[in-house]
Amino acid sequence: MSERYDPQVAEPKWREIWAKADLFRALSPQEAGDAPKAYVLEMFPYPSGRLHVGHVRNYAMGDVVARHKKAKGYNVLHPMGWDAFGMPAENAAMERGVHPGEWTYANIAAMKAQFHKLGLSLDWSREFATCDPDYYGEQQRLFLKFLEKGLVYRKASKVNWDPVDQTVLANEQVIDGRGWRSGAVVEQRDLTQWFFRITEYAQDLLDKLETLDRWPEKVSTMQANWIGRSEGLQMRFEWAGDGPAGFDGGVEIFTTRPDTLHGASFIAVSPDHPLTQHLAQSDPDLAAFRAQCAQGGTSEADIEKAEKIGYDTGLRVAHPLRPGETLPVWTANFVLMGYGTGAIFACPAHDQRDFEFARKYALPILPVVRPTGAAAEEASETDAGLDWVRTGSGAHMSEAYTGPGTLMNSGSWDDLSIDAGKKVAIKAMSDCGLGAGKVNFRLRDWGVSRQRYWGCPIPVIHCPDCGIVPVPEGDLPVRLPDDVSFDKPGNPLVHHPRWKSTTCPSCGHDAERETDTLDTFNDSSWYFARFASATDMEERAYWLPVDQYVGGVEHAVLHLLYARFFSRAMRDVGEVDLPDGEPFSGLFTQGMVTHATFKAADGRWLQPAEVEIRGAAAIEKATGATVEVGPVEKMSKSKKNTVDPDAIIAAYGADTARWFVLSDSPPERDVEWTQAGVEGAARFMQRIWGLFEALSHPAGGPVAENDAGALEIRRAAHKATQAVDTAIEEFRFNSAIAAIHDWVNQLKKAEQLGPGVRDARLESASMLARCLTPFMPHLAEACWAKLGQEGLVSAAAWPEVEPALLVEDTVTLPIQVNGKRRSELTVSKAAVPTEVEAAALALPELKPHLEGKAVKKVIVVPGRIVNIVAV
RNA sequence: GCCCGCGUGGUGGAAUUGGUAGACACGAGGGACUUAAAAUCCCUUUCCUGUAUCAGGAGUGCCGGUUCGAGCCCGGCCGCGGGCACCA
Repeated sequence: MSERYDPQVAEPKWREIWAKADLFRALSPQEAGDAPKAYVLEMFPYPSGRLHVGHVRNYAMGDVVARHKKAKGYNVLHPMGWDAFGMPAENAAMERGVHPGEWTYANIAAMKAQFHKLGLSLDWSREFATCDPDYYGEQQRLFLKFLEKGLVYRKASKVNWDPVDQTVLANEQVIDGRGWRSGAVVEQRDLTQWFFRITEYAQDLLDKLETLDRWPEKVSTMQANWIGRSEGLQMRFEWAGDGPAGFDGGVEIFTTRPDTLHGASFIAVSPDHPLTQHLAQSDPDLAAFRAQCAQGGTSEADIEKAEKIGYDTGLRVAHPLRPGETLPVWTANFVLMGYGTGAIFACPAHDQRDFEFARKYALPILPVVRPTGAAAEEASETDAGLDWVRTGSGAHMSEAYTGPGTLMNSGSWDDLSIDAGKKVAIKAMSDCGLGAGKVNFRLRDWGVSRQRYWGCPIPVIHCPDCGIVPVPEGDLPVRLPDDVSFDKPGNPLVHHPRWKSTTCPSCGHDAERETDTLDTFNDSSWYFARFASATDMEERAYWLPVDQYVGGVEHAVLHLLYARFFSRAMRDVGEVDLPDGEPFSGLFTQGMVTHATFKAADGRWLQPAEVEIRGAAAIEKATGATVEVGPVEKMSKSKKNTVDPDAIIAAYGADTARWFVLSDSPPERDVEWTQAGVEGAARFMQRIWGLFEALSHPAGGPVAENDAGALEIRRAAHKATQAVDTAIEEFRFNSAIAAIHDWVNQLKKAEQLGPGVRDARLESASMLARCLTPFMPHLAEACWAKLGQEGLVSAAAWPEVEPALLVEDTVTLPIQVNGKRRSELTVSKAAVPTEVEAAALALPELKPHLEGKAVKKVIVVPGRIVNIVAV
């Protein structure tokens, strides 16, 4: 009986050997010589304190790529660090009285120990945490360069204000419009804040998406939608009569549907529009309406879901196309100040939101687009849903019509297509001087101010005389004070007795530091450049862009867009040499690891480990109480539905954990974590070990050659190597693992073939060890050593595939009759279609299916299929 | 609400991208070995019908379409998930 493989003994041993050999340190450009570079990066983790299986999956994937690239001869950079600023550290400080920095660095130490156990091929020599003063000092320097370049400015914008706690809340801290701690109804409040001019790059950020051919299509689409380029008309509606003082020009609006101008029913301006603010000063009802609109959170979902309400200002504007007609001016909460001009004209017949609003407030609805295409064809004469087309009256509409069509009720524009109508409308408005065509983006400038302690201080000083003065470069970093208190709500930097007091670098008078810190998305927007090199611009240029970036889909828009902005801004201030501004040439977005959520009766979330499933019921282990099993969701700290990989590593080893998270689901898809299957992975590990054990004890006796058996073994090994190779390159790790399963099963069977195939088995096993390395690196080392091979398999080259062993000279084709498989036929690969057709028609199994029918057509797809069409 | 995905056996999933649906694995059932257990090995395992190592039919969330041929393409629904600018 062969000895079992013990990962608890073997894994630490191999990791120590790797560390001593300094195997995973990236070579300098000079050391690397002719070897091509590969920068493999996974999104660095937030140091929550514990790894969860989502991390294991993410980093195992990156490690497969990094180890594969290394075996293929690349000079690989595969670094790791910590996205260490953020709210959880402050929450811990408030809840447990521990300093955010202390908490964070303790978490980093704990997680790093867990990381080491995974056997990842990481270059730890470049490690940093974003809360290291060294790192954030550099970030402050970048901020000042951006400021100098005009990419940074201040303006008023809205925050979620908790009136009880007197503090700003993050969107996730607003639950159903109320503060998470106080339960008070959250108000929107204006605050002057810092912004990055990301919109400066809007067009380029959009255009370059097309060049990112190794990005998932869906991510590019999401980014394109987020940037939201739209072409439309910006125009002025002039007052009918006198307008309010200071607003002489009328109301400036933006629309993407200028073709529907004849159907304009009313003007709607944002509650935050200067006009609304002005009118509210003398109209208490309007002021009350504005206050009502300011209730609830600032998130887009909150705003969109809020009931649509409006207030008639009593003002009227002239219809630009219909002399004598006037339109009322309303304030409406569905019009956002941040988009376009903060004012629209509403055409209720062809916009659902406008439609609902018009119905609610009994405003006119005039259809101006006659449906064409599918919608019109489907509608019969008796279809009441389209009565409005015949009558031309909006009174008969049950919903807005937004499909294709031609104009109606539009005077001389009648019968124009929508596109032609848009052009004519823009021309008409520019001819009369009321407006012009305009490109508008949905993308807004990036608000980077946070009223929090645990973030990168914004390095400016407010001087009563000089205004805003940058902190001189020599004084960087502006360090966070250590002696802070979280007793009071709000920003501890404001409450600190001394920290903000300073002198103006320009005039020397008393001045105050900026107390806002930077959004933590800043930290993760350039860390990849810091990994490439902290100081050496040439080395940065060598490594960048990242060749393969791996992370969760949840970052598809914000993080990736901000990083793309940063690399452009850094390029434009001379901090990085990236001509096209793109930081990640290859991107893979892995699916999330999900898990059921558990909630106790008192509302506490419970970790899976605290819950025991008994049949259909779930019981809290500690109390025996019934637990509510919630929906399967993304693993998150807040819902506590995370799984600690340490237990699995302790019981089965890191290789088993790595194998398991990669084996079943395709990497891009979500995977629901279940304990089941880990044993299977562990068993498989022993099965592999058994193969190598068996080979290490050569059987005695005479050797009878078994050429046929040996050839089959060799073919399988070379085909499997090829399959694993392409599967890794295409991010189909689960397919690679399936190929390895097949391979191992075949090698296991080959043990029965006797000593005549020993050489073939040895070759196959040596290739297997190398193909296994990216997935189960510790086991692969042990297997490699068992074979008596030189050196470390982690440093070995990928096995060479002999092309001659991959080709088959025959192929088995399915034979269909009328699309149903009735037989199969094995033919030479070189067979010409006419021969194949004749052979197929002669098959006896086909007789019953062809009887009484005439063969109309025979489709022969060489190497694929034969389909006989018979009627 | 808006944007982006996903939906295949008891379970995770495979299917050279329009060409044999269910590879590979988990689980389950049966068997071998064993005093017994563990471990290991072998077999069966989409559903229905029948004359049951065989033959026929159905089948990839639902309804319809294109095609010689659809899990894959198109249209419409249903369900689930992610993102929505202060979670990271």
